[in-house]
Amino acid sequence: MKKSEVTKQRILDAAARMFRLKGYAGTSLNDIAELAEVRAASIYYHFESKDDLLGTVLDIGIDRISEAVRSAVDGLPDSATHRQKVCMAIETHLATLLQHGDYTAANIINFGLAPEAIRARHHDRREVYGDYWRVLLAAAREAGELRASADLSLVRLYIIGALNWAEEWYREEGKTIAEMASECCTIFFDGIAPSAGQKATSAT
Amino acid sequence: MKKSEVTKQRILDAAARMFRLKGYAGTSLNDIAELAEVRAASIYYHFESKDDLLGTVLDIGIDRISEAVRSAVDGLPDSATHRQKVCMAIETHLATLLQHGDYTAANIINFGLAPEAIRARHHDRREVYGDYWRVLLAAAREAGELRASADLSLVRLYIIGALNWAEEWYREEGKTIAEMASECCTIFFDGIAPSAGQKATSAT
Amino acid sequence: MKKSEVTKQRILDAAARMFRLKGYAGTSLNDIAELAEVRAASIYYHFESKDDLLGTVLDIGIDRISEAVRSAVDGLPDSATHRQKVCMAIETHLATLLQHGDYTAANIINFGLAPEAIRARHHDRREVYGDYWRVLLAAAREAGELRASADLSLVRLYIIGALNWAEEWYREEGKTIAEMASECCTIFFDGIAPSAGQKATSAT
Amino acid sequence: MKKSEVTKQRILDAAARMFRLKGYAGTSLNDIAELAEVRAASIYYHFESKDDLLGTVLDIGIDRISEAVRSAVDGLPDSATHRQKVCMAIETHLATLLQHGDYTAANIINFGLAPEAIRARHHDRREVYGDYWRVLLAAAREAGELRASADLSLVRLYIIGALNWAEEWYREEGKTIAEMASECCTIFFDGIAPSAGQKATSAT
DNA sequence: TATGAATGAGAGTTCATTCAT
DNA sequence: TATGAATGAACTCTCATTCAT
Repeated sequence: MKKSEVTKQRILDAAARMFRLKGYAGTSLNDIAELAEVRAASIYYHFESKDDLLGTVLDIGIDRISEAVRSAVDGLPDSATHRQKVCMAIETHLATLLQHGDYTAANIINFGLAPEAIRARHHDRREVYGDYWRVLLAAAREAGELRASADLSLVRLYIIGALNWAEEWYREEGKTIAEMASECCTIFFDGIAPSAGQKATSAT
Repeated sequence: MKKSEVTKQRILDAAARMFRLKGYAGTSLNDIAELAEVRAASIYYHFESKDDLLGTVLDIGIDRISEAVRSAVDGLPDSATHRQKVCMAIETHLATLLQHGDYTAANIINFGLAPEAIRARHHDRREVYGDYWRVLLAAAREAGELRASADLSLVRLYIIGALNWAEEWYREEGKTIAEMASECCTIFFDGIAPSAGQKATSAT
Repeated sequence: MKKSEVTKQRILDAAARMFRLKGYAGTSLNDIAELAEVRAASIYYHFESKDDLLGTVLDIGIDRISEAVRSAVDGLPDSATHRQKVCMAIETHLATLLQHGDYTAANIINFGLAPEAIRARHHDRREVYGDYWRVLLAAAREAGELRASADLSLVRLYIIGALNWAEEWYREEGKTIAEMASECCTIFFDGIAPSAGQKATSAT
Repeated sequence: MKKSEVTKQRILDAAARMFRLKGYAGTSLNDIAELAEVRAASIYYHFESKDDLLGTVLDIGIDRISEAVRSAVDGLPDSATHRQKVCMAIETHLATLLQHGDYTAANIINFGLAPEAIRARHHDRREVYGDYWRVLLAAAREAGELRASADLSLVRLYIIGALNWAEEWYREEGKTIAEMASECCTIFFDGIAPSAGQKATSAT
């Protein structure tokens, strides 16, 4: 029973990686089997179908990032500001996506093109993660740490979009993930326009 | 000769739409042929291969958004500020992507998973569009309209990411594209933190 | 009308060469069209079908070798022996096949695998050439220049086979065609066993 | 494991027969599948490609005739003359080709037109069989059983050609293979010219 | 006289899936 | 628990052929 679990895990890991690298439609069960060092037929002992595999990978992808973000934010001291919380969420989302994040990356890449049945099955989990961000941002606004006029839905979607896109361009040689996350926070919270102080200075 | 061009265009349009909806690997030539109202074999009279079709769609996708953004920005009066220029670029990018934007959307969705040969062929065009944004932002900073400390590469990538992600969530029922673009500008330029004035007020 | 003939000839030449190089089934009309510098559709102005092309090439192949052999033998002086005639036939058959012999070579290579309809249409011409050899050999025997016990049918088939196989192995670097033909005559007429004289000598 | 081998053999036999009858390019995998009583897709469980199938058939074709000839010659008593050995080789080559010789016949028919990759892969095996004949003839000459002046390369090629061509014309109704082989030996060793004795006689 | 445009049929090949073992 | 063997369906692509021009 233990052995079975190990094999299943290997197949799942292989699937996540291949789905990330070549996309769902572009990945064959043989690709996965090869990487997992089993025969393609064996996959059917552990999973019902290729769709099922995708569904499972997508679920894990969201669960993983969701839990990571949640526990990172929860780990902050009570004295943390809401901005600190949001920034921690940003950093953790980014880190989870870019480091050993086959499941999460596979999720982001493949959700949009997944077969309808899989999307439906997976939809709720996605909502839950979205809700977590909604609450996070709403609390920040309530505490006066966010501009009252901000459309929180758009804020959330733009932040998530900015972060998810990193999967497309991130290369390890440049800035660290922490630096990129920090810069992201500054941009989203303070904007890229010169600050009042700066403006004054440069105007002088 | 005119007839041929019309058919070729129909095939290309169909390919762009299908690649957007189902992804490159998930789209069969029959899907495209059906939508274009030709037989699958006829596609080969106009294109060398499915790969060739993808390459052409990707190229057009970038060309289209690139030209749209460029001419929109160029259309601004000389008196326009750099912020207005960037905001115009944001709005046009978003509008091109979300309205009749099969080519552009197909580009965004499929570039990451495209066969290596096609990516290579397409790479330069992408760079050119990226360069346009680089120049746009650099000019803004030089004019003192952007915080000197901002990492322009990251700013660019976060903005583009935020916009491209809209393809995933945009539904026509909500805010207009112009409103979404305007909000995006405000967020990126002024940030979501309460402004000095607001802060003072709420602090009082 | 002259121009048409020229084009038709170009197509035919191209067909003969391609059928020789890649075989009938392995040659596409496009291969032929390309070599003939026309479009594939144009072939149908001059020929009814690919089969028709093959039939024509096969016919010409036999006609060409048949006429060449015939006129070479006829060109011999009246004083020529039958052995000289057969040898001339051998040399001419070999030369026709190996030099600019696309039609003849195409014939040899493709007759065996040609569609039944084409074989039937072509069959008689082949027989005529075979008959020429039959007569040639029969006359030789009648004149006492061939062993009476020889099975002329087998002799003919073995000679033709030996010569036709040259298409498979002949390379220009080695012996000349004339030398190869001469050796062939010696082998078939005198055999490879040591002659009486030689034998005697070596026995001594 | 046994079952697989049986199926593979059936596919191979079917391929050899079809390649012999219709040539490589003229044979479809469906033709082979039908004859082998499997589905076309199943062929790919046992072989990598149609090319692979051809390569295997060609290899077997040479191996089969090579082994047959070798063991037939080796089976002769020590007292056998070289002429007897060569004649045994001739008879065995002919018999292998004409009786149940799908593999060997397929080899002869298709080698010349096979895809370059397959020819390259197969080339060495062919050489080995050619070498066997080279040695056989060289030994005969050394022993004084062959005219010293004979070009052994040409002798070999003419003999092989004469025999291989039999595939094109042989019909079961005529002479037996043994008779045909015997006649072939006589022709090649003693020639078709009247012998000295005969000549004298007939001249009288 | 020749071809641009299109296509039906069929090619080789891949792939998700099944099932007996 | 895993796989060898097989296959139906579908895929990309090629090809001989047609027909209006």
